[in-house]
Amino acid sequence: MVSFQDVRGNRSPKSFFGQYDFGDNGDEEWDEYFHQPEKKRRLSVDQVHFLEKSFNLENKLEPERKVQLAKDLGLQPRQIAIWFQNRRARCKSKQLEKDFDALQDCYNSLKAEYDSLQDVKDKLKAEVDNLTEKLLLKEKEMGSTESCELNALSKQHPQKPITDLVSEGEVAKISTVACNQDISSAKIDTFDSDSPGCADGVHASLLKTGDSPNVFEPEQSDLSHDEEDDFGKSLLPQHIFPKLKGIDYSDSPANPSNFGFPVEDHALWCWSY
DNA sequence: TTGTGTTTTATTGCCTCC
DNA sequence: GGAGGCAATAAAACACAA
Repeated sequence: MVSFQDVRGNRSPKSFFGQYDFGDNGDEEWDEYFHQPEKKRRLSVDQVHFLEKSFNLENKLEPERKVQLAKDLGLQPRQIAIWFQNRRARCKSKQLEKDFDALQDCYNSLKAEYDSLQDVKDKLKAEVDNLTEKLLLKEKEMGSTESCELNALSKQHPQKPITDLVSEGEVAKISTVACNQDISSAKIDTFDSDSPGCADGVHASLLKTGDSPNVFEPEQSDLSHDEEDDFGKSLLPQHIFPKLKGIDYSDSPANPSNFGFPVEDHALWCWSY
């Protein structure tokens, strides 16, 4: 156990209250000081040091220890108990502050990461829109027979993926009359990036058709597969890309534009204290 | 000197445990 | 039911700028 002698040396008990000046007739003032009714008295620096040492050893106070401390410091056991109680409260609030700071740091870094991903998402979306627009323009210019046939076919068999239709050789059977139909409305629906089927819909399928010199050939696309990868990487901050690659979308709605974060998750950024 | 904000000591009321 | 702990709060003591 800590002995108050260690802290105060061989000073007189009056030195507990070293911050007070008791003047020449110290004894009287000392007496008066101790018998002030209802007056709060601050503990001396030495007393506080001693109590701090004791608190650091054990922040709970058994009755025997309380009495011993009271004797050593010349205080009431009740004062010792109160001091420990208040000290525990201070300790707790400091700890709360620390925890708060740690959580805030965590929040800030997550927020930064989220913002960065949002930025990447916006850039990718802009690129998709841009490419879609180019595609539609070229399509209109060339009026490709194949694309018209595929378009007509997909309207006749909306339940079948176009790749299936192509592989079944049904394209040849289609009347070219269908080409006169308005293609733009179907295409716009098809390429609407907000629609759930955006990622695996006709756009991707058409890119696979391949052997005719039409606008869907990969060579004429602005993005080859490799380029797509590089494009994605170049947009992503270095520290984020490995994480992004590891994201499992299996549990999230088929909306890659959110990178696996449900939209409601932004509520995470709204913790209140 | 004084007004104001912060820290420290002490009280009160409620809760839990034995 | 009493002892002790805790949260909330009061109030004295203290620090400090204007």
